Amino acid sequence: MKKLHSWNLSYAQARQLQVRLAGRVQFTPLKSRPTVVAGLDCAFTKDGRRIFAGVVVLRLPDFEILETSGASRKVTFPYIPGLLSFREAPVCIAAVKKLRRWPEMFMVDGQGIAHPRRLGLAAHLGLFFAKPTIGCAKSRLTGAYEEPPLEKGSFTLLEDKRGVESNMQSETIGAVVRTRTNVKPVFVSVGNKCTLDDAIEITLACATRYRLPEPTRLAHQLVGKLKLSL
DNA sequence: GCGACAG
DNA sequence: ATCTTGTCGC
Repeated sequence: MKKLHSWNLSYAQARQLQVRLAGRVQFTPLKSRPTVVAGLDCAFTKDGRRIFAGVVVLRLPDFEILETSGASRKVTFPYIPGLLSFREAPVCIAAVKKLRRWPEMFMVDGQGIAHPRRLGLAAHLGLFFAKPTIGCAKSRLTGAYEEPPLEKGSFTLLEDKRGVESNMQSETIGAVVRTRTNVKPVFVSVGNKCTLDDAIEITLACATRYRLPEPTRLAHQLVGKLKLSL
């Protein structure tokens, strides 16, 4: 686990930091299909004053749960589109630090580089973890896309349009993946140390009968319970 | 100025 | 994110 910077920043400083850190995200292909994958998600108390993070470590391809951990804190940063990591990353890091076994890969509920400044929650965490990380969000933050076919396994690319009129170009920042037939797709993007193809492949390898892939689905389930027990 | 906007 | 159970449909 790396300690890259302080979390006590102004909104302007946070945005500047994102641009700087985005340049450190690596798109190196996975050497082999990971066997130990961790899912990460957060939840809040109804009054919105406390945040919880839950981590579930799974073994692929059977999805056996190897370990789980959680952490909680007082909320110190508001929800601002584009600055989500400054609200959720600290607790996520605390929860991951409690793991006895270090996962080969992380799947986070949020965007990877499919972000205005290319540093969504999953990419930010991926730099702290210094491990392959993928962002698997339930909705779009930025980027344009065509609706993917309705069959499970199909996907389209998420692109960021840039330029003016005649000089239109687009940059691929993620993929819109159908993890279940006839169900709303998920938004997949690189978090760190993997390619978009790797991210899509792992997401589909973790897709069962639900919309959310197992790591993220189980983490969401876990953090929901943690919230009630405290 | 207006609309969009992860969790 | 959160307030919330059963129910209709593929």
